[in-house]
Amino acid sequence: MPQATAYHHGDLRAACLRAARELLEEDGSAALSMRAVARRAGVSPTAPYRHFPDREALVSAVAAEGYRELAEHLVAAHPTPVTPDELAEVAVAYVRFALDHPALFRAMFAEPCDPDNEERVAATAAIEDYVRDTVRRAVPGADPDTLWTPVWALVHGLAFLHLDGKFDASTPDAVADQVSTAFLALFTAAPALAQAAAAQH
Amino acid sequence: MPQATAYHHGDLRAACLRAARELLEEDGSAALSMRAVARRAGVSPTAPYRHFPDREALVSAVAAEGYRELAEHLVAAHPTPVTPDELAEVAVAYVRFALDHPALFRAMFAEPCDPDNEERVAATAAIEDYVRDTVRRAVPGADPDTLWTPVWALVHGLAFLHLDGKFDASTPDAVADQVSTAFLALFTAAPALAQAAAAQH
DNA sequence: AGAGAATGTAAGCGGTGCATACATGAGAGG
DNA sequence: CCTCTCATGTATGCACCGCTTACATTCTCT
Repeated sequence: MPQATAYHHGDLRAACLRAARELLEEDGSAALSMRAVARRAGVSPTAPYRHFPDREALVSAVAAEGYRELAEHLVAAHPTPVTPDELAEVAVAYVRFALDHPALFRAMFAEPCDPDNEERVAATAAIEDYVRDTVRRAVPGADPDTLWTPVWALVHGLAFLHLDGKFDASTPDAVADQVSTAFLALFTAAPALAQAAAAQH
Repeated sequence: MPQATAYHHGDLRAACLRAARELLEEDGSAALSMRAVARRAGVSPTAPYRHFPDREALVSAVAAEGYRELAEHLVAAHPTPVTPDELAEVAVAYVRFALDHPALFRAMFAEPCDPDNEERVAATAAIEDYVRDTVRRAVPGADPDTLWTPVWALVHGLAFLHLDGKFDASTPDAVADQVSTAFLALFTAAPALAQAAAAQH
């Protein structure tokens, strides 16, 4: 671990990540810029390139942090959701996270990025496991290996459609109601869906 | 309608939209730039600003076109889907559209944009109606006014997760299988979902 | 025909990502 | 303790970007 001097920063990598997070939180609509990060870290415009080969690498690193925080946020909403209502709480937490950290969420998902980035792959795999386990616990009669994808996609889609203003996201309550209703509608409509499936044959 | 001369283009607005579409199709990862659009249209760098107050306006106009094309694409996949398999075909078409026109799809959804833009609101309202009608037709026992949201969100989420490399999108067949399986899993799991809902009380 | 509005251009500001060349100083080997 | 090396910082410069302001051209309308 190098020491901090007037010339050498000490831990510029961490400082860049912190600066990037701050900038994303402060302006949820502006794109993250290397130069702004450097300014915020009190360092020359090109210094961050010593730690991140390009802008994409920095964004990926920030995104990886975001995945971990999202996972924690979901667990905090409910450690072991089982009933539809508890599942809906977690779904609301997911969308809430997207709306509370729009720029971070977009960096995590909406930015064209290198899908081979190891940090990102590992972090999303963790979310995948979480969703699968939750499905296994909450819907014992179903196959978690096929059901986890539509469940994640549903919640993820709700998040994006709110983020993009397709649904009313004016107040937290409106969002919670919307997400909860939409999520629970699947359970409510389950008998009708089963019937529709049966009618095909 | 103004005439085309050496100085005056004639219909620069349409030319800009066409150029923008071409650029988005050619490079699915690069951001759309006003100057590139101007170059492609064979016009000075600032000329497009006569027709679009800022970049956001141009992107919104292109996005609105995209919504219409997406709607046509879905209808082309199946005019009146009823059975789960037919619904799955439409879902696959939705994701296919996203993957075939990644930059356009991102412009439509992943770009922070003015939600008050009239063209966008009208275009998305059309999709909303389409999904609602489809749900009404295909799942007669359910309430279309509450079920259309999770359905759209599910398919939309699948599109984004594929677009972002969270699911395997290496071949068209892999995508079709994935989407189809995920979508049909809802019907397959419907009895288990109904049972989970019933167990809550 | 002349006036005014519409639509084009030119020039310039401050911002961006990034490559290249140079400066500094921390830590290792003698 | 002294020097050498190299990781880590800086300076400079290029090409691009969105957008503003001022100016040129031409369409349209009376």
